[in-house]
Amino acid sequence: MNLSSTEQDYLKAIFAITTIESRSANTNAIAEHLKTKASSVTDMIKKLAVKKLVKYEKYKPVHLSAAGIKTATSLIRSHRLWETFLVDRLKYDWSQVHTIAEQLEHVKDSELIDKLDDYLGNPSFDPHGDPIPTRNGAFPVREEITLINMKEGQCGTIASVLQDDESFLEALNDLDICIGNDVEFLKQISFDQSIKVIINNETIILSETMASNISVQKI
Amino acid sequence: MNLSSTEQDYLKAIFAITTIESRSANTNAIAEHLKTKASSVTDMIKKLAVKKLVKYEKYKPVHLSAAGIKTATSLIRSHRLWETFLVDRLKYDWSQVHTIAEQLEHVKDSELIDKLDDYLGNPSFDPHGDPIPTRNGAFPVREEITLINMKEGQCGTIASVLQDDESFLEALNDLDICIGNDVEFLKQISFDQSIKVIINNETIILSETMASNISVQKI
DNA sequence: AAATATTTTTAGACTAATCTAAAAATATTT
DNA sequence: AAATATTTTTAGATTAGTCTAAAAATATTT
Repeated sequence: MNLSSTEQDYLKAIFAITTIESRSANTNAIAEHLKTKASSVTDMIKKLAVKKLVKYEKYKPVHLSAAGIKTATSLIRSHRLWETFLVDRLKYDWSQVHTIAEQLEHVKDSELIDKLDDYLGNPSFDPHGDPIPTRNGAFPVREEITLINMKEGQCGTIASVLQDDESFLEALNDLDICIGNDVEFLKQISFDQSIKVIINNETIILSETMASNISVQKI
Repeated sequence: MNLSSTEQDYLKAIFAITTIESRSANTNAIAEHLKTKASSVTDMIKKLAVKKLVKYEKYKPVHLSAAGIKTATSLIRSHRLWETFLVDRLKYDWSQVHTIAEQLEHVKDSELIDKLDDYLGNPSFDPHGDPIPTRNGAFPVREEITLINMKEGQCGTIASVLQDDESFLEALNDLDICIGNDVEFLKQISFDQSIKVIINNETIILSETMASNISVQKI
């Protein structure tokens, strides 16, 4: 099916909200995710429903159809492979690559993404630590926990981030926090829910928001 | 300046017609080049004139301004670097890469193309043999002659093609003609203007159209 | 130089995606 | 369950790019 970049963006947004964030894909949630307005979302949802990419009943949250899930997954695959290329090969900083990959992921060619995958050595995780779907649409898994949910004394390594906002990624850079770093959870400070952790042998305090957006692979 | 992909395509078309093909950029010539209609061209030319990218007087052919030339050149640079990436790194056949590069060239990021250039080792010519403008906008040169214009007994190597049409590139593939092959011009057959040449130690006949679209580097 | 042909421009309409503002439906509070 | 608040949808407008058909300008032929 030939979809516009915009249609593809909507499918990705619905996938992110439902499958990744486990929320229901209301009109407003989608609008917020795509920084557009609710009325625009309603229009587009109708279009996608005609194309059988979403299941839609008026005033109800939307769901992706099997075809919709397939398309969204292959977009995520494309996005994450391009991010891997930009960081590993072109030496971009991982905080810069999201907006570029947003554009690259929409390039249409039947062979491109599989060739890129092979060229990069079929990586399982991207520079943000997120799983790259295989060409069959399967997401590689690993045992992860959100930093804020760790127990006192628990150890692990930074595995991925739950937000792609450039300011968030820069904050991590400023704190010298990278994918792969060792973490030990010390304790949560009840006053403001901030947490005390050891990362790279340095004891630091992270805000609740910060710690809610960092995913740790259990050891 | 923030230009849409469409605006960029018009600038490239005007550059190709004026500078590469040495013709004047009439409304119809541009329309034909972009497979659109004359009325659409007029509308767009007016837009580009307001943005000072072209010099335009009603009913006259358009010319690119200095800014227009700069933009067109950097698009050609982007296009040819992506083609090089697709062929050299992703192992595409050179006949397949044009339409993919058409999409990739529009990806917007201030550092991307220079990083790609460095990654590829700052190549001077793309897989079609065409010069890749440097980051300063200079076109690398070499001594070339169109195959049809060679003199009897003259020798050279296939340097580039003057058409990107997929069917043309496939025809070259079928004849086992590649960039870098040695050529010796034998004679032109006056009956139909076809030519007799030795390519890779094989004597073959090429149609006039064919030979008009192959560029040979003189030895 | 008048008649004809070609090219270019204008006028008005269409599509995809968006928006604002109002209306309708659903959800929450009292 | 009535009143209020929130969410969603509709209606109508806007913008970028395109198109067809007609009008205007330029070019060519006789």
